[in-house]
Amino acid sequence: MYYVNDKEFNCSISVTLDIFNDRWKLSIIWHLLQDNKRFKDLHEEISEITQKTLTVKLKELEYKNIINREVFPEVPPKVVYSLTDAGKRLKPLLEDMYEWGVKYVEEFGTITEENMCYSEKNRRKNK
Amino acid sequence: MYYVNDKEFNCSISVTLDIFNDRWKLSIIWHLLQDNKRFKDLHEEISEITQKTLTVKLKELEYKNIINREVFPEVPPKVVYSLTDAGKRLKPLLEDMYEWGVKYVEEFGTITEENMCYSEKNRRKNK
DNA sequence: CCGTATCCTTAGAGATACTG
DNA sequence: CAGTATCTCTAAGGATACGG
Repeated sequence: MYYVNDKEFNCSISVTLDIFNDRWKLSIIWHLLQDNKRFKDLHEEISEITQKTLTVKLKELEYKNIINREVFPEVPPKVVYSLTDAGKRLKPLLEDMYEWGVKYVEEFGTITEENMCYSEKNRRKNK
Repeated sequence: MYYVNDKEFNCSISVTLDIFNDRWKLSIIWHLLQDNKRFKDLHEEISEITQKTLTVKLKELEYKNIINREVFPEVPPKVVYSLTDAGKRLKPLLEDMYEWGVKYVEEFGTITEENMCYSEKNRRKNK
């Protein structure tokens, strides 16, 4: 049995699945892997998320030691989010997710080049 | 832009995240990676899931071409679920999740050997 | 054994307005 | 800029009973 933050798990993978069982957290990590980001930047890049939900998810990730939150005492305020070591260790996992998605679309989807996100275009160029 | 099952995505990873953004699907895949399973077996092994939710999630996975459903015309009925090629390609991803969980628990959790799930005990032995 | 059919509860998430 | 504070709503999931 594993105990993490007062929760019980009987398998290591359950720990991971429990942390990332919502719609947003892995998406946030994906963007932070690219670079440290301000709240505003994340909000723009993950455009479908609301400000409130982003706030909640960032707090959860901070509480679980996956991201750092650094406040700069300026006016207007500046807050920068970055990955902890545990967060950085998610990189291979997310790259697997990316690669799996590429193959899945090849097999079951269709592609048009327009409106592709920035990082996606870069990835396709580097192939 | 990618189109899969009438949905739009601007990045390959969004496709993956969208499919697995619930609490159960990856857990089901994890168990099917070990072996093909009957409905009853999955229900026992993923003990916290309700019968209804398991039914729904299996249907979704079948619709998305990630698992196969094979019905044996017997009485009582027998239905066996297995992974498609797309499903099997999730193996490295899930093993990354497992490994990430191991490290995460080492860093932030505590462990007791009791009540560990079967596959977990095997994995620890083979180390 | 392998599901459906209902009914119900709740957390996640949206919309909008407001503050240090 | 980076959040709170409410208020509302929906859909995922739970509980239970029934059916081929």
